[in-house]
Amino acid sequence: MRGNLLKMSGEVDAAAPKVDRRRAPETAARILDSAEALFARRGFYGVSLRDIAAEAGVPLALSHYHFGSKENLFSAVIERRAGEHADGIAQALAGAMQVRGRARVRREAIIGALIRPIAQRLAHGGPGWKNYIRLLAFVANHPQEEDYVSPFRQHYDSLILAFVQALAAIHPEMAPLDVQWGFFFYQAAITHILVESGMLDRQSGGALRSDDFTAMVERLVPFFSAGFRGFGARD
Amino acid sequence: MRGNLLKMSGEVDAAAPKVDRRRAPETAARILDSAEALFARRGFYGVSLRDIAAEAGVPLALSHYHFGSKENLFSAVIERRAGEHADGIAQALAGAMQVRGRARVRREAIIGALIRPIAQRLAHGGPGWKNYIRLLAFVANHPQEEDYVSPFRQHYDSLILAFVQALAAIHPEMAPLDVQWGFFFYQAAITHILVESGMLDRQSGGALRSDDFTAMVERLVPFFSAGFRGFGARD
DNA sequence: GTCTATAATGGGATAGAC
DNA sequence: GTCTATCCCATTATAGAC
Repeated sequence: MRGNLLKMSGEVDAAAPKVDRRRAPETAARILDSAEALFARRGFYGVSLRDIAAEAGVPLALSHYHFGSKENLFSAVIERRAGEHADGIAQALAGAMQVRGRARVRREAIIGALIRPIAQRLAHGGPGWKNYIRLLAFVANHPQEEDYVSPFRQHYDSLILAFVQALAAIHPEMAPLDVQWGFFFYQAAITHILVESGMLDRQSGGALRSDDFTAMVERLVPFFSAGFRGFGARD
Repeated sequence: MRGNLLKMSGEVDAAAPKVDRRRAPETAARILDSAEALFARRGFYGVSLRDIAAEAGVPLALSHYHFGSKENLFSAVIERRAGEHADGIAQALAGAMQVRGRARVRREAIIGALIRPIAQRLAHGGPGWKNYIRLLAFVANHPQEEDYVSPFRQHYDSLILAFVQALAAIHPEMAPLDVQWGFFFYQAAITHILVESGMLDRQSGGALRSDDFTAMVERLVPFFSAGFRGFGARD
C-alpha cells in the first residue's frame, strides 16, 4: 500500500536515514543482553519474545532467526558467560587451596573463593554481568526438573562439589556429611541474596542494602565460617 | 445435538451418574488446592488458569466465577493460610522468648522458633501445607516489585522484624546491624531450602535429601547459632 | 453455582520480500 | 541479515443457558 507505489524511484535512497546495522553479531548480542536482563527479573515464563525484541529494538523475527526458539535463546544467555564465570570461581578456589595457616584462615579463604569473584563482577563487571548473576540465582531457585534449568546445572554442579571437597580436606575432624550440609546452607543463602528480592532493604528500613556487596561479603564469610564451628570444625 | 432430543423424557434421570457438586465452598477449595500446588512448582506466570481448572477437575469458567481473575486467585491462595501460618510462628517466638538460661540456649530457641513450626507443618500438615510453604519460599525469591508478591510481603515482614528484635534483646553486646545481617543470612538460606530446588539432593548424590526436614532442622539451628558467634555473640 | 461456547488478546513461530 | 505480515494456538475473561 505504501512501498509498491514508490518502487520505481530505484536506488535514490542512498542517504537513507535508517542506520545500516546489517551486522549479525552485534544484533545477536543486543538480543542476548535484553533477554538476560528480562529473564533475570521475571523468569522464563514471565517474559515474551516480543518483550525481548522490543527491549532490544529489533523486530520479533530476528530472535527466531538468530536463536531458533525461546528455549535456545535462554540457553544461549547462560552459555555466553558460563565458562568465564565458572573459570573465575575455579581459579579463586585453586588460589584458596594454596593458603597456609590456621584452619580458620584456610576455611575462610575457601568460603570467600565462592562469593568474592561474584562480588567482584557485580561491582565492576557492568550491567550485563549483574543481570547474568541475578539470572543464575533466579534459576537456582527453581525446580530442577524444569527443562530450561538444565544448562545451569551442567555448569555449576561440579564447581560446588569441588568446594565441598576442599573444605572436607582441611577438616578431617568433621563428618563429611556435615561439611556438605554447611556448604549447602552457605550456597542457599547466597542463592537468595543474589536474586536481590529486596527483602533485606525493606525489612531493615533501608539501613542495610542488598546491593551493597562489599558490606555483604565482609559479613558473609565470617558468619558462615563460624557456622562450621557449630558443626565441630576446629579453628 | 444430544441433550435436546431427549429433553421430553422429563425428570426420569433421577439416578444420574454425575455427582451433584453444587457446593460452592468445596469447589472453590478444590481450585485453591490446585492453584496452590501448581503455583508452587512453576510460579505465577508458568501456570495457566486452564492448568489449574484441569487439575481441579472443574470447567475453566469456575475459576473466574469464584475468584474473578488470576491475580485474585493467587492472592486467595496466600490469604487462605497466611494467618494461621504466621500465628503459629509468632506463638513459637513468644514461647522462645520465655526460655531462660545461657545466651546460646536462648538464641537457639529463637532461631528454632522460625523453622520448627514450618518443619512441623511440612511433616504433618498434609500436601496442602507443603505446597503452601513451597509457594511462600518461591514468592520470597522473586523481585518484590512484582504485583503478585504484595500479599506475601504484607503478612511476613513484621514477623521477621520481631525475630530480629528478639535476638537483639538477648545480645546487647552485638551491633544491631550485625544481628540484622545474621538473621537475613538465616532467612535467605531457609528461603532457598524451602523451595526444594533439588540442588542438595543432586549435589550430594542422594546422600542428603532436602525433603528430610527433621535432619535439616537439627543441622540448621546449631549452624546458624554458631554463625552469630562469628559476629561476636557471647554464649 | 455450574457449564458450554466464544470473545478478545497475546503468545511462539514462519514465509517471503528486500 | 533484516523486516513485515501472518499463521496458529493458548491465554484470560465473559455471556448466557441451565
